Amino acid sequence: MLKLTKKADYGLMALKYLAEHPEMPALSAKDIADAYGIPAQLLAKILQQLTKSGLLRSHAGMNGGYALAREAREVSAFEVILAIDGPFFITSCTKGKTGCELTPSCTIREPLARVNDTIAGVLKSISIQDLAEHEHPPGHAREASALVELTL
Amino acid sequence: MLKLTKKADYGLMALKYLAEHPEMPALSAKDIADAYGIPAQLLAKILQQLTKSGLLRSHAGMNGGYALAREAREVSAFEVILAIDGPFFITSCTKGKTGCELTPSCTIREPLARVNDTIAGVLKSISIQDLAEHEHPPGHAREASALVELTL
DNA sequence: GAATACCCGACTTCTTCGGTCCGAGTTCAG
DNA sequence: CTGAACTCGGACCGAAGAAGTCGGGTATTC
Repeated sequence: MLKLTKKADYGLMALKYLAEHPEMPALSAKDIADAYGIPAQLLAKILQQLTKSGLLRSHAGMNGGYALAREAREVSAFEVILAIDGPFFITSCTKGKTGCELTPSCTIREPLARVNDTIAGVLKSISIQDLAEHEHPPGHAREASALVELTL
Repeated sequence: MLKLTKKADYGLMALKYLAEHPEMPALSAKDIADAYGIPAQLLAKILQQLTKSGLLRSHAGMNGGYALAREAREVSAFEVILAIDGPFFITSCTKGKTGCELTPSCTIREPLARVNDTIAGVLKSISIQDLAEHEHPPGHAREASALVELTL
């Protein structure tokens, strides 16, 4: 449970890849898919979603492809996941238009909503660039540490 | 995405309900199911899992039912979710026995594993009792705040 | 021994994720 | 201008997992 979809995974990988190759004006879906061994067609769809969400810029035609619309530093993992999987909520019914159909039940929700916010905060604090700079052989932990507060 | 299953929801609700009624020596699955309007049979199965995991104690026969095996304060939301949905991981492949099958790809995983730990930490910091004490009309936020650190 | 309640595995249904296919529009090179 | 290379975007499908149901078995109390 509590896992993000492969699409989101792929999306993050793709953005990371783009961040690692800033010299390229554009990379095609196939390039990225091949680099990671993921189905090209699927990646294509994901990249399309990211484009529609404004995280990527696409360029059709030969030597076309995708490029980051913003600096890698300015794109958070949260945005990516949001663009691909839509708004996420820990709980099944969290304030959907219908609220919780279960009787006066959902007293659970309120505390969990805080947890939800916390997670969102963590994901917002992580940028694509952070993912790309994975070159820290376990030992000297990088200090981009983020402090997150949770108030029940 | 990133949502927990209804089973986990139900489990948390049930434990919360038990925590709110410490005077009762035992509550049947049906009692709890009726209180929240959730399918009794399903809840029963969930409670059984929780019993097997040692979070609840069951007692058969008339006036039997379930009771918390530990103090509500001593049971974390993390344990409940773990007991019901099994170990969760943000990423699809996080260190499964096979590791990540994708080429040398999973560079994403390492940073996300940290996120995973952070979330786990947050959930561990929340007890069933915290859920039961939901009586804080928005205004005077309770200060059971937990500080969680995330180091990329 | 009957009523109540837990125990537990099998089964059905339903949703959604992961993945594929294909047609259409766009851009660039020759 | 024509065609190759590429993106765009919707339709489609199979598999997996979640949600919920059913039925038989066992323990406990009255």
